[in-house]
Amino acid sequence: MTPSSDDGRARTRPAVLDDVAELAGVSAMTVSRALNAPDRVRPETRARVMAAVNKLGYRPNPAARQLVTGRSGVLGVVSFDTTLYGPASTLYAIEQAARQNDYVVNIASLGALNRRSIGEGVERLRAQSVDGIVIVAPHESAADGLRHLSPGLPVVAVDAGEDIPVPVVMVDQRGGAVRATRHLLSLGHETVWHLSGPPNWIDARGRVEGWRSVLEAEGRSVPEAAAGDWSAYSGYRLGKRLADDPSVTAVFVANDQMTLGVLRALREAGRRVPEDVSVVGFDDVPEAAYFWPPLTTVRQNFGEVGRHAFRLLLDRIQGTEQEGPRIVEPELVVRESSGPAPH
Amino acid sequence: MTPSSDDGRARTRPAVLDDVAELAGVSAMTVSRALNAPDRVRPETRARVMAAVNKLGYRPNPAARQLVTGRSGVLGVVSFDTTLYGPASTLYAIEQAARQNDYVVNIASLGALNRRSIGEGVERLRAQSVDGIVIVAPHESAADGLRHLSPGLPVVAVDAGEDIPVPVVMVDQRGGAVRATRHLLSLGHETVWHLSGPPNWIDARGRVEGWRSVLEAEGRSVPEAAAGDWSAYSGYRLGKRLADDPSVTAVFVANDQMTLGVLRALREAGRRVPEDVSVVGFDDVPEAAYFWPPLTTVRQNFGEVGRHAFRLLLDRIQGTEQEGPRIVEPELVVRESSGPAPH
DNA sequence: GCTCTGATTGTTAGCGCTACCAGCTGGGGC
DNA sequence: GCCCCAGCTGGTAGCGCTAACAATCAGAGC
Repeated sequence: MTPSSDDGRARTRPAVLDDVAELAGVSAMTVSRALNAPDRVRPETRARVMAAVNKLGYRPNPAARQLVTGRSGVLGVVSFDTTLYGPASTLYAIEQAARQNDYVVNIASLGALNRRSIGEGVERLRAQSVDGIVIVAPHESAADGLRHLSPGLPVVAVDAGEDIPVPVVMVDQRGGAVRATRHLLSLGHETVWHLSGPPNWIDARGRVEGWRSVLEAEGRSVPEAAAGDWSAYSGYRLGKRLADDPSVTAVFVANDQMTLGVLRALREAGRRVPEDVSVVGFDDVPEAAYFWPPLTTVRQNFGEVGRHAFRLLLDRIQGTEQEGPRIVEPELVVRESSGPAPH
Repeated sequence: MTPSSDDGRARTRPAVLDDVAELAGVSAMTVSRALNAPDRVRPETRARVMAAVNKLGYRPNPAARQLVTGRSGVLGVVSFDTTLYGPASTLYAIEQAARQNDYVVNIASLGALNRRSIGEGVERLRAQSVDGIVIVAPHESAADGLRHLSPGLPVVAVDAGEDIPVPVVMVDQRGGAVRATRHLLSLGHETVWHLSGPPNWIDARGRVEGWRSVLEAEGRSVPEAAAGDWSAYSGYRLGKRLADDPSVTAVFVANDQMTLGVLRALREAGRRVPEDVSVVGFDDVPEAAYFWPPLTTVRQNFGEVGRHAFRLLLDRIQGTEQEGPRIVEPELVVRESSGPAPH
């Protein structure tokens, strides 16, 4: 090792362990220990090492460390469209939790959602040798994709349904939909229409099921549910159809964006909310309280989902056992878009 | 690591280069070349190597590669609150561009925004030896933070103002604000009120400047601009004050979320949009077209910003020269929330 | 005084890969 | 026929770090 003429302004190569060892007058191994297992080094020695570390601006080389330990300290998140509020919030929470546990997060967002793309996302992260992966893709293709995972890599999934070979964190979509639907029935509506998300999305399905189950249990007629694509545009398009049907007095919509479109369609048709039609959304995006009227909706706690997912993954990585899926309960937030049935 | 006898019975350690070399009957070096510089290996040899690679399911170990090449193939993105539409979209675009160039993206989202947090974000990524960093934090603290960057690591910034020691991609906030303000004046409004973003945000400042410059150039009175925090709630709160002032006929709001709050405040005060008051937002979030009324706003092309940022960073990493800041022009999207001045 | 123990530090040997240089082959030019 | 050159392949030497064991030393116990 040529000694680096370090702190002077001659900008040489970054310091390595041996440089620190030399400056501190100890062996490289002692430096390594001082950094990774401080209590196995005499305090004075440690102090000398630390001084040298600071003086040289030494940073451990993660590649070298990983090469020998086999761990990278990196988690991967495979997610569909992190532009959407839900995935973005989940990702954010995962990242925060990861940081607090000295992990960093590598992200693979998916343009399309199908078995291939999920596999590719996983492979891409795996090729970077992440220590584990969270899959945020509540889509039926995820189930397929997950079945073909190469083994040996800890993986957990968010909202991926139940017949999945990996641990999952789930929002109780069904329960949320049940609450929304019951709320509307309790206001005196004969029945509740539903605009769903894309049918191959797991969470969209759960909401349909919850909605339907309540209507059936109460012996109400079950209108046909039309499917949108989560966008405000699709809500607007489908909402126009509902607006033309005077028998519609209560609508449960699969997410808040679509609901925004529905509200506009109803307004354009001259139907007042909530006087003529009650509307309930899903998600509780931050803007929902400022819709017109302020939106009654079902709040998903994405932060909790993300934290659970991280914890579950950490358990898997560390071999700690975990017990079944973790369920996060959504919560009905009543605002002004729902009201008593007309007449 | 001892080979893990985990699940299946023949579960051995993952294949390494030597395994492939042995199976293909060549040296490790040739395998490495077949993978990294295919045209320096005879086609038949390459085919044999590839067959062995597939048979063994070999994946290069990135840590080992990085250790010797010094490159990691990982980019870092430091961003404030990736839950917001702008940062999320920018991040998404960066990630897409990175993927197409065989980079993966490591993310450090910031809870708070100050010099310390930005420095920490950068350090965290640097500790993972990313090859370069994009900073998405259009906040004055970023400027401070960037001045204290340890040198030697390629960094580019998004919307970070101009007195910054790193290359930047900027949206022409000023230009966007100018267009919005001119649009309102051209509809016959006497002057234009403004609700700004937080004053220590670079982009909020640019919008204020653009707005003010037009009013001054046209000799109009310049009302005081009140500052919000980007949230719909702050827009609502500030909007209530404006709604009480009958002389207000045109408002330019710093982003679409705040605008949503403003629209609600105006409606609650009985002021019609656009008949009594014209409103223009900023960003063009996907929902803006479904606000009530559909929002006239200034579209920022976040995708382009992200792609530019990636390209700029790649240039820096590869030592290619780059020429000054890259400017992305926002575009006025006229919908129905703006109209002729009353009377 | 001498052995034994535990605390502390050092030595050795790689982790899996690629840069660098050397060696080998066969065909063209003399 | 011999040399040279290009095209391909192989050997060697680390990159920076830590696991595993070895060595050292002071003090406790006899």
